[in-house]
Amino acid sequence: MMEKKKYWLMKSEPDTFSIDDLAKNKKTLWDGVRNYQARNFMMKEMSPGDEVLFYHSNAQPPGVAGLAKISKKAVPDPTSFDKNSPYYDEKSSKENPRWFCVEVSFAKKFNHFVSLDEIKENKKLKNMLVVKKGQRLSIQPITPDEFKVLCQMGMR
DNA sequence: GCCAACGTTGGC
DNA sequence: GCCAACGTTGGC
Repeated sequence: MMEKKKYWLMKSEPDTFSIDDLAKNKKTLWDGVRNYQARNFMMKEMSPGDEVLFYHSNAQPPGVAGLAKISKKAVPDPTSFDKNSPYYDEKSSKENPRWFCVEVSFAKKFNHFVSLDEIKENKKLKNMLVVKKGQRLSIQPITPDEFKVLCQMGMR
C-alpha cells in the first residue's frame, strides 16, 4: 500500500551545500546526520515522493531557498564507515550500521528566497519548529498546509 | 537513572 | 564572535 505523502524541512549550511549545489548535482545523499531524532525521520518516516523545503541555516539571512524531493529510501550512511570522513563513527559498522541517509533530489529553486523573518511574520506558519528559539533539529516534519504556504511565498 | 560537564547548532 | 538552547556522554 502506498504511504501518504509527507512534508519536511531539511537544513543545510549553504557554505557547505546550498540549493545551487543541489541544482547542479540533481541529487545528493543526505549524509552526515548524527542526531537520532533526525535519523529516525529518515529511516522510519520518509518515503520516495515526500516533498522537502530546502532550508539554508547559518546563512545571511537564514531561510527556505527552494524545494526538493525524497528520491530514495534510507540506506546506511557510507560516511559513517569512512575513516577519512569528518562524519566517521567507529561505533557504526556495515554489519550493524548506526546512521542512515536518504537520497534527496532537486525540485525547484524559489524565485523569492523566503527568509526566516518572513516565516516568523506569517501567522499561518507560527507552529513551525523552525521559528522556535533554540530548535536545532536539522530535519523537521511540517504540515501540508505549511508546505503550501511556503511554496506560495517562494513563487511570488 | 540522575545530572554535571561538555560539544554543537544556529540566530544574531 | 557570542551565547542560549539543546543533545550526548560518562561518573557515580
